[in-house]
Amino acid sequence: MGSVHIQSNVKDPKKVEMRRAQIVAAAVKLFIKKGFHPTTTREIAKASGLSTGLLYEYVQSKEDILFLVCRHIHEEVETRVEGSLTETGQGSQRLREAIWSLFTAIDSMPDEVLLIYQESKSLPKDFLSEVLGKESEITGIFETLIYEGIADSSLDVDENAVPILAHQIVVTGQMWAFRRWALRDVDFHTFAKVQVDSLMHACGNRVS
Amino acid sequence: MGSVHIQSNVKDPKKVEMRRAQIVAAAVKLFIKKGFHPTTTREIAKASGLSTGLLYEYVQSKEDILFLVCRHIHEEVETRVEGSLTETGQGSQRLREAIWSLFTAIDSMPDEVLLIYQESKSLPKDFLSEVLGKESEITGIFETLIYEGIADSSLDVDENAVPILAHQIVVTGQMWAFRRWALRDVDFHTFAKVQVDSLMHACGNRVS
Amino acid sequence: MGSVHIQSNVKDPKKVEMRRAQIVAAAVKLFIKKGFHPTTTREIAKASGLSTGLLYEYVQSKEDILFLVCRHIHEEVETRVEGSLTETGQGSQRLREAIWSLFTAIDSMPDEVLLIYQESKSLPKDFLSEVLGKESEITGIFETLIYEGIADSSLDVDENAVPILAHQIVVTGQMWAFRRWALRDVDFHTFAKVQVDSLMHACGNRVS
Amino acid sequence: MGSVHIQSNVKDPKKVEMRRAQIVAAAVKLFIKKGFHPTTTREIAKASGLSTGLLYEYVQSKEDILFLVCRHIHEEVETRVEGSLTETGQGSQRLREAIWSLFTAIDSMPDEVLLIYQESKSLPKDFLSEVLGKESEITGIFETLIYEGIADSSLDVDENAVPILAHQIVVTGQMWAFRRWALRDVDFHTFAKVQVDSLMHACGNRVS
DNA sequence: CATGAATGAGCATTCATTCAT
DNA sequence: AATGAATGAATGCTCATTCAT
Repeated sequence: MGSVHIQSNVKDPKKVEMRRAQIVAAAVKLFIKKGFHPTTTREIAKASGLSTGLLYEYVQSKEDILFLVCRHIHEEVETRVEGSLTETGQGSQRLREAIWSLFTAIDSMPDEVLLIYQESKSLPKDFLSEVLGKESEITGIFETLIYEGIADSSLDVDENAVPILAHQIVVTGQMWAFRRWALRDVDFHTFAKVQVDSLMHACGNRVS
Repeated sequence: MGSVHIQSNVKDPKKVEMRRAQIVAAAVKLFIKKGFHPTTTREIAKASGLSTGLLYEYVQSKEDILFLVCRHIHEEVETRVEGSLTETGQGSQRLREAIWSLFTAIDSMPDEVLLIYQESKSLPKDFLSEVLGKESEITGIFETLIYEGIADSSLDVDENAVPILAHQIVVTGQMWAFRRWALRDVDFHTFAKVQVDSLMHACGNRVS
Repeated sequence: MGSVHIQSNVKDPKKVEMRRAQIVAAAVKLFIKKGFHPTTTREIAKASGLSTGLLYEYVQSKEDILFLVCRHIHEEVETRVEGSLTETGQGSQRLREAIWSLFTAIDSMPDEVLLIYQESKSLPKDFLSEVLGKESEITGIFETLIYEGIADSSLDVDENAVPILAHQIVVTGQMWAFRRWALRDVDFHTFAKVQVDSLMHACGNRVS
Repeated sequence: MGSVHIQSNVKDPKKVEMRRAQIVAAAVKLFIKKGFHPTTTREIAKASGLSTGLLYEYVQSKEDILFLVCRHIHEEVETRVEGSLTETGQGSQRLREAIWSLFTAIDSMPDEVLLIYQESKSLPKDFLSEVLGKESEITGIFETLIYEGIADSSLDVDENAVPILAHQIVVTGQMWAFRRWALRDVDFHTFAKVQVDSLMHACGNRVS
């Protein structure tokens, strides 16, 4: 977890953070618009307000940038979901709220979610592992919540199905991003309601 | 639908079909392994057993190849699902069987399914539309089945939810392909059973 | 003179002549429109109504075609000028008529004349020599006429100036072809009259 | 006029000018020797002392180079002719001197003059217009001089004939370049004297 | 830290020519 | 004689990365 560190020639961590924020902001837009490979490092540098050379002071390769971008997106999603987690109440209710916050987060950044799906293949092995790790981490949040629901009897799921259901939750959210072209006529609230109910049902929540 | 035609300088349709089959077979492997952009046309030609020049007698550009590949994969999936469709029996039962055949098809070609997700962005507009159209077509099969189930009262779904559910079915199948890294410990049968039950349930099937 | 022979694999001279006529007709148009290098042999074959392979039965290379084209154009011009030559009358008058027929010929095929100027550089050495030889031959017609005019005292030119004047005549005619873009407002008759008078004057023709 | 600007990725205008001078110098030689199409950008880069990539920092395409070359040649000719223009004296005398300077200029760069004739066809439309515009500009110098000669009565030309004569002057000069193969035995001084006299005569100059 | 000119391997695509049928 | 599929070297151009300043 978090084992990958992107090297920078620049020593001042404040500066590194600031510059990388610029780089990521520019790269996200470009990768979304054109994809990773068709985007050139020159374009990223220009859109970041850096010179070509300076870009390489904060990053060692184009792949580094892709990794920073993926990490940034994941952190955004994770922060949002974790920020919505409540400590009290029934497991089923807390799960329902977490799913809603995941869906809401994805709805606010569908292109970014899609980006990770389409471009993470271009990451070097190490980076990919880390990105998938983060994906697992997010999925893990839901696994935990399901287990907690089982524990307090507000949910009823077969042990085997828990990981599958957790993934199902995450993928269902992502589906809103990568099927947007097909769901243009469906509004988010309808989609979310249908899916959350369905997912909760699948988790054995017979009440709410 | 099917409005896009890939031009070939070679007139004999038999030959075109045969050569393109070679090209697609080679390209699928390479695109899966390295991705579309990192794969060179030389590599495709070589792996197809064609010379660089000859490749371009059967195709006009690298994007053409990607389209041919996507179309081929989609046709494979569609053929399998449509081939499994039965004319008799309750709608719910027929839907269940169709979902199984979709899942089975995807299980036999997960890399190909993933490929479409990751690389269709690189298709020219026209081609992309056609690919998405095929995706809709496949989804449409399930929509139709759900409606038939509603008609014979073996299913019970709110009108609004039908398209969402159809997409949910397809995406759930695809999830088996693009979450394989996370579901390594789950065997296909378990996955399919859990998901099909869940999906059937979401379709209001209270019996089976 | 005429030392260059373009080989053909086909034996029947009638057929060779006929096919080459097709080839030349097609190539002239294409070379005029796109230039020699940008025109492909495939295009020439297609426009000639021959297959790619058959083209190479009547010609050994693309340069061969360019040579046939140049020769054809030159022959056209020469035939016209020689066809207008009269045997009787004063040298000055016969020169004047010959110039007119040259100008008229060029006016009817300006693109072809331009073609030779622009593309003969692409000819292999041997072919270029022959083409330039033909150009000299045409110029020679006018040299001869000037000499005859001097002989019968209808013209008066310094010996040194004769070759220069002959070239001047030919180039002045060609100028109508390759300065057409600038002489769009001048009509042919005006141009020809001004130039013929001027040239005759330069030849010491004080009368006509 | 001068509406075409060749873009460069390099910002420093000094550097651009210097590098382009290298590029033009190399390209002129190569285009003269082999023609535009047979010359490769690699050859130009190498002969310029630049890397392949760097060449494209100063130029956007091979056609750009051809344009730069044509413009450079035209500027050379124009500068020479304009530099020789005197403000005083009779129109006829000033015309005569201008013609001499044109002929002298062409005599010092016959290959370059030929190059424009043979290769300008390969220029994109915009560039071609500009090149022809410059050609008109040069011709215009002589038109003006003829008009001035008419005004001070040192020349006598019919109004209609003025543009034709101006073109005649320029083409006659160019003839020295593109008929060199035929005029090998004539020395420049003889050629120029004969032609200038003839041209002045055609301009109605009865004196000099 | 910062700049941006410089490098050169690499890529998609073309096309004159050949040759099996 | 005729066809047209096949070859593969060659070309214009790009772009991640480096490095002198």
